[in-house]
Amino acid sequence: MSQQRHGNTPGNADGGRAGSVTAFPDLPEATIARLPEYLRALHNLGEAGADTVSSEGLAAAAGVNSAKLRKDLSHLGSYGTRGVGYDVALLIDQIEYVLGLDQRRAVCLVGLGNLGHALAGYDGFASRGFKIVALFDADPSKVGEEIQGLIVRHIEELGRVAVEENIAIGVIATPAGAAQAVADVLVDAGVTSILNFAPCVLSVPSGVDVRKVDLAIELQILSFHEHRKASLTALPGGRSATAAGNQEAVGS
Amino acid sequence: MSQQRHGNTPGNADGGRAGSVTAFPDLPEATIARLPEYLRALHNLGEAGADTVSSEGLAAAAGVNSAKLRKDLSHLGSYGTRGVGYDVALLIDQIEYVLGLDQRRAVCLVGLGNLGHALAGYDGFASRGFKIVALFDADPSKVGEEIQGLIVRHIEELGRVAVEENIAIGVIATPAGAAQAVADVLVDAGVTSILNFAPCVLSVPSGVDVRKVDLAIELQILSFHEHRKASLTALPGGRSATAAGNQEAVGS
DNA sequence: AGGCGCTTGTGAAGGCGTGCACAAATCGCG
DNA sequence: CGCGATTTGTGCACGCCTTCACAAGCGCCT
Ligand SMILES: NC(=O)c1ccc[n+]([C@@H]2O[C@H](COP(=O)([O-])OP(=O)(O)OC[C@H]3O[C@@H](n4cnc5c(N)ncnc54)[C@H](O)[C@@H]3O)[C@@H](O)[C@H]2O)c1
Ligand SMILES: NC(=O)c1ccc[n+]([C@@H]2O[C@H](COP(=O)([O-])OP(=O)(O)OC[C@H]3O[C@@H](n4cnc5c(N)ncnc54)[C@H](O)[C@@H]3O)[C@@H](O)[C@H]2O)c1
Repeated sequence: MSQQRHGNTPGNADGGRAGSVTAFPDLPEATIARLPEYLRALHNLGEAGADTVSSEGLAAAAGVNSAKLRKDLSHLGSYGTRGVGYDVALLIDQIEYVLGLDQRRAVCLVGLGNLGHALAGYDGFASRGFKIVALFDADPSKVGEEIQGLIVRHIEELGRVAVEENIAIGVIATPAGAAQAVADVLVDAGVTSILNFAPCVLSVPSGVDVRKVDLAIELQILSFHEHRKASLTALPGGRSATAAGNQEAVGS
Repeated sequence: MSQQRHGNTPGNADGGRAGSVTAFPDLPEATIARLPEYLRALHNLGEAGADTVSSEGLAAAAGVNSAKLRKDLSHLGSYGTRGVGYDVALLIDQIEYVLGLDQRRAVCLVGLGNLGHALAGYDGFASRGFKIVALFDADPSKVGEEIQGLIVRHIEELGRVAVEENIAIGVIATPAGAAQAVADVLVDAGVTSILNFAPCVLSVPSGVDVRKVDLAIELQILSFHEHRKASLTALPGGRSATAAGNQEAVGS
């Protein structure tokens, strides 16, 4: 059983960083993960009427350290003006280009149960560069149902439709037991990026990227911190003055 | 990562005791994030009838490197037997204890729209140590609705109910514009852990942990890799080999 | 009892990411 | 036209995390 993890740094001794031949300077993975956050903050600022923004201001809006933000952006090139800041519109274009959002990507969703319905009805995709073009399920009673203007198709059609619609990203919202099988179907159909909501590890060939979202893991991490905090507050002193309310305000 | 860092240990040099009186050795953040994955894998193995498991086997099931797994577990203490492996049941108990899952934690959910309904109906919470004890919304037309045996209450009741039910974790599934206000209400009610699904940065006092789940960010990260992969296959040769060809930056 | 194979636990090395601190660059104004 | 205020871009040091490699420990078989 070789479960391949996405991304590079698989083993190590192998061919090494395959990503170095791209048209981009290799961006650190940590930077890539923050770019979408900067982009969202920039859109907010733009809608608020800002033409330019300083690294300090943008960092605050994105919830990061300003030095980190500057270093992240410097990896994309020099799009700031010293003494002034960054041009909001220009930076938006640049980040969208790097993230490949200038071309609206086609997404398919597999598994239209509880979660799948919510995702299908989510308007946050379209506004962020994605378009759900197909829905699939294995349950005959679900096939044919219309959701948000799309008809649920049987998963057997996935191979054909994926090619027709040029689907690059697949979202899995099936039970864990079916997730690997669905992933295999997606990979066979040529899908090279998968977002997995099922709580399980997927095994995919190298070259296919998998990202996982697991609610229970998030809650358990919070639980750990609760546990730790509880063991701390066992000390005297009790709660400090928190009844007053929030003190922090989002700057600018 | 989220904007809020919990890490204290301002100085460093914890030559042993340090000021923290907690019952735990300080676990690295990265380790904590992986423990839930190990736990899930262990439950699967246990249900499959395994009594013990080697680091190699568990690592494969959890999708990580075996050395990393051993180091992670070594932080909890020595619960393995050399030449044999780890006792599945014992390790489950141990991890659950560390994560604070032995006490079922009360969770409340705010915002019962599209996503909130799916979350409320999700049975993966109960099976992983959590119990949704209350639902809140601000929309009068939603208040009173029964979902999975719970009645949706008005958010103004949150303060009272949170204390009554001893709620430690709040989940925000409202639009981004309302998220900060909801977070403030949760904090005032004594909730010290928040899971935020709204695409925005939350500002909370120190001592409160926030974790964020943002679908669009996940998709955008995948999009970047798609973009990168596409620019690779655009090159002549096509093969994955990193033949000749040096990197070249996009002209600016 | 002793040897042998297997697995854990860990020391050490290297890579990655973060944040400080500051020089370089640009604008606005007198 | 030059000067000061401001902000970017980055060299550098430090700490965290990952990974390798191996000695120590354990059980089983002869
Ligand atoms: N509901 C939530 O809030 C939530 C939250 C976090 C994670 N999840 C995870 O998301 C997944 C889906 O959750 P859910 O609550 O929507 O479950 P669900 O049972 O309501 O829906 C699952 C859907 O997948 C379909 N399906 C099953 N096998 C399939 C296959 N082989 N091919 C195609 N479709 C198939 C089913 O017909 C059903 O429509 C689960 O893995 C769950 O653990 C759900
Ligand atoms: N639907 C999805 O699949 C999805 C996916 C990812 C992220 N999100 C995010 O999750 C959030 C909710 O998404 P949704 O699709 O469920 O939206 P929605 O509009 O369907 O539901 C929002 C709910 O929050 C309630 N609400 C609004 N203001 C409130 C307040 N101040 N206090 C309490 N309740 C309040 C509304 O009455 C409504 O019921 C959004 O921020 C969205 O961006 C949704």
